[in-house]
Amino acid sequence: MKNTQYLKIFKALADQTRLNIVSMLSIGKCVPANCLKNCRSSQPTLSHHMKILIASGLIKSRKNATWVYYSIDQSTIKKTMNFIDQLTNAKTDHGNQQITKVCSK
Amino acid sequence: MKNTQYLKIFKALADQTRLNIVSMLSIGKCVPANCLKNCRSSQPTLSHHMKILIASGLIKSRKNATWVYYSIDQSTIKKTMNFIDQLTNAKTDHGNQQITKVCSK
DNA sequence: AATAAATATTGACATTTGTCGATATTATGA
DNA sequence: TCATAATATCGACAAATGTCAATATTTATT
Repeated sequence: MKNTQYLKIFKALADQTRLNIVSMLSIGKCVPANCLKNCRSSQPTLSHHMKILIASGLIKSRKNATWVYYSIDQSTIKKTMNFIDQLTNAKTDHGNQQITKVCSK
Repeated sequence: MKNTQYLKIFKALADQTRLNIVSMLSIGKCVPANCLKNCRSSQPTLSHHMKILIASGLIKSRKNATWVYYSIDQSTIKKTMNFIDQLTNAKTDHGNQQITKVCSK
């Protein structure tokens, strides 16, 4: 997975409303009756957020009649975890080397 | 760790420049001589990004003389991974329950 | 075909965010 | 103490983003 895709994923998670949506999807609480009530967003806004989440690959959609069903894409979640994990592993490999100075012009 | 802190973390990672900085910190390539050259940002911009990364808890700073040394905070990385991991675990626990409909007003 | 329901798209707007130049602050060394 | 180097802060600005009302699209039902 390319670096730009991980950027999309983090951007997708960098919004309180979308974080709520993903969280609700993960525990199955975003059922039809209370989804909008929980999200406290208008229908167009919610649709917009779903589009971003799908473009990131974090969630999948399935259409049935006039309804769209969403679910978390586990493979993307795992890839994202591995990506973050590298930041930890790399550190231990380099000991003190990772310490860095920010220098001016 | 509170939900708002994870939002800060994802916001911190939702920028290409900051993602580069974290990546450089992880492999120890952000050494004094080439840090700014790699970042391709002005000194005030870099300082601004560092402030955001520190506020998120992803990196720590240590001051020595006029220099500031940065390093990745492994505990935050691990907590973030666990947070994301919950999104996977929760799904398997609920079977098909997590499937969700987005309903209009 | 006509209506109704769920979702998507468009256009507009306000807020947030990334960026830089100029300047301030902090700490070192002559 | 004065000059210098590293970093931080300020003010301004453009671009990106979240939001909604209005409208369009899609699909099922009568």
